[in-house]
Amino acid sequence: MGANTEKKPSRIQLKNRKRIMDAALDVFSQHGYRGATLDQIAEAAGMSKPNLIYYFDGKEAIHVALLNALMEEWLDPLIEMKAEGDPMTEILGYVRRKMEMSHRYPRESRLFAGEIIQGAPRMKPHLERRLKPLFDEKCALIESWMKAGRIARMDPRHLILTIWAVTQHYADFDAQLRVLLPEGDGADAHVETMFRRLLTPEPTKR
Amino acid sequence: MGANTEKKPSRIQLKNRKRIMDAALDVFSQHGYRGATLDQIAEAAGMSKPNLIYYFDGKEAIHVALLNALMEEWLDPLIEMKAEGDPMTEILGYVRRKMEMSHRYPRESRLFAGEIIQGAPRMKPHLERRLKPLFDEKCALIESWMKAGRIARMDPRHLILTIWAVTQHYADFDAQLRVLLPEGDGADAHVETMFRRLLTPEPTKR
DNA sequence: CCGGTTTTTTACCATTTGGTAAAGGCACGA
DNA sequence: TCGTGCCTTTACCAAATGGTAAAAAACCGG
Repeated sequence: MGANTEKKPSRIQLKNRKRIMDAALDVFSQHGYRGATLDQIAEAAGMSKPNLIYYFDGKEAIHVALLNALMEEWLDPLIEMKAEGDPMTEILGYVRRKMEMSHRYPRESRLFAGEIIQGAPRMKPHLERRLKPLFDEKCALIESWMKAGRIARMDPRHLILTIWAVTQHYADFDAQLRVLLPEGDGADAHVETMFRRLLTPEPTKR
Repeated sequence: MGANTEKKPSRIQLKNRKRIMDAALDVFSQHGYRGATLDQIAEAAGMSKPNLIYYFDGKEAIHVALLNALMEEWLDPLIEMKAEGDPMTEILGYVRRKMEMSHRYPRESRLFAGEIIQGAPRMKPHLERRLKPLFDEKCALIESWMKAGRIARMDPRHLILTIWAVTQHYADFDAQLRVLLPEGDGADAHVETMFRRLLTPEPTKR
């Protein structure tokens, strides 16, 4: 019997599934879905290939499991941006959390990037069902802040996209960064300053 | 004899190599290096697999040829940013050219992104030899503009990286965009406005 | 239209790949 | 101690993959 039927997963199952997913994250994030092989994943996980198949129904199932886990984690920082707080603080806080995530989970970031670049074949449903509603909700929130004059006016959708663009870039293009900025960086400070300037309302003319 | 010895390439050679590279661009940009297969490329190019090998020495040779061609094209917009012009105009012109490129050559953009995400295994030399010097040169130029007070002060390296981040994002994350912005966009206008605000020097306090 | 050269096709091949079958191991309660 | 249910390994397999050999076809200047 497979391991994916809905029974209580044993301790060892949990442990091994985690081990597999961690190994798979390495391999998929580095080579993409098609470029990754079960043998690579098996070796990275320190177990035999048929053993992988014992825990997951196949290559695609592993990938899907990764994407599912990823999406939940990925939305968190945006969910945390709350209407109650000070707009500038909330948005900059979101930016900071997103940057932190890029640093802490570069593999996840690359996995996501790879999937989207390839046209999101396995993730489009997630995007539509989970990301889109959240995106719309937070756009509305930002818009209300703008209408209240508490931050500079702009298209909130493109504001969020720009935040994603910058934070993704610093995670995914690490190889390029290491060539261009051998010293390390100052990226976080730059990004925060940039968005602060961008969001500061211009003083009303008089 | 292979086709890569340095003789005059015949008309038909030029034509077929172009055909192959175009097909390979499709496939590599969608599946990454490892995920792409010669059969796919051959079919996309409308010729047999051994015929590919007749024109290129193998899978890797095709990929390398693509990356070489890409890098030249890719640097153009940045090269065009000249010291003689008005700083704001020059930088915004660069941003516009880069955005235009993202729209016109999405496959190239994705190919590049994929290669960098995978650690730039085949492109690091290019980055070091061609991109890095140009990057440093243009950073110095921007810095001189900033020191002259003609645009706002910031780390020029991160300014350029931010421009890349945003322009790449709009090309590479198209699948996500189509979910979140079903209407199309306003991306170009937003990006221009954003960088204009960012670069406008604050009025000197008095 | 001929002879040599370039290009294309056909027939293969060794390796890799995702996946299966089935036999062992292993823990653990009765 | 023995079974019983979970886990792991060994031995495979068919298809796909990158690539080759060599014959056949197309091209082209004379």
